[in-house]
Amino acid sequence: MVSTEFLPGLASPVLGRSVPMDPDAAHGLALRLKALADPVRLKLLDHLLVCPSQEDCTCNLAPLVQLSEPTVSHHLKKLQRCGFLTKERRGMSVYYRVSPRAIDAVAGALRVG
Amino acid sequence: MVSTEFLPGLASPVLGRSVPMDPDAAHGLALRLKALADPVRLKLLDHLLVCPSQEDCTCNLAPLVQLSEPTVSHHLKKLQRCGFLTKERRGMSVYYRVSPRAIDAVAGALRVG
DNA sequence: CCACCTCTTTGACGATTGTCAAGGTGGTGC
DNA sequence: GCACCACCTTGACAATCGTCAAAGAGGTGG
Repeated sequence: MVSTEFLPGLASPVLGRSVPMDPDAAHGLALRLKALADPVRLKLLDHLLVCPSQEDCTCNLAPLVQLSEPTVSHHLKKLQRCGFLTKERRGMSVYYRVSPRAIDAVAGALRVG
Repeated sequence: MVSTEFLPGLASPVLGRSVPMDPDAAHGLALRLKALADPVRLKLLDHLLVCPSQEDCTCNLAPLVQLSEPTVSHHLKKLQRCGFLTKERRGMSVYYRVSPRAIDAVAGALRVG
């Protein structure tokens, strides 16, 4: 893990754009793709996107993916650091919510057809 | 690595589609994302997309990313196994070429906005 | 205050990954 | 045949990753 800070925004589309991709763009896109490249994290994102309230807390997410809470917390943090999730504390619970634009930015960077 | 065979095709869009994503879809998409989630492999794909002939061989790609030929061969194999690259032997050289549709399929699976 | 609940951090562990050196395969040309 | 070139495979290594148990941090309610 490079840093605990959020990653900088994804600088416009990058793959196959006539000008060779610069190393920082490759590194940044790779970090984001790595954050998405895990079945558990995909399942968590998918659940948060399809569930009625569009948000959920760790104690509900852990049984959903059948993993311990610390492990789920770790996955959520990874997604959050890339801007794919936001979190909000309300009372005792912490509610996570997807940031669709951050995910679409990655999808857009891959679009090449 | 699960298998030396090609992965099956990506079964239509998967993320945030009102029906919860099934485990196989999550696993399959994660494998493809993992194959893309490396700066070297992104650089290789980008080069093959922007270079005039749209194809190149290992001996040209290795110096491009400043890695040994075996290492580049390993990366190319990983991309090939997910259908992102095709290879074709002509004479002594092996020419690699991008399959844009395979990459777009992943981009489409991520599109969620 | 204390008991309790939710969540995160830390430390450890095995599994996976990216890399290279060494050796093997396949094709070219003398 | 042999020498050579491009490429791939194998085996090893350090680094990273996913996981959990244990302990800490933050908030609720008696």
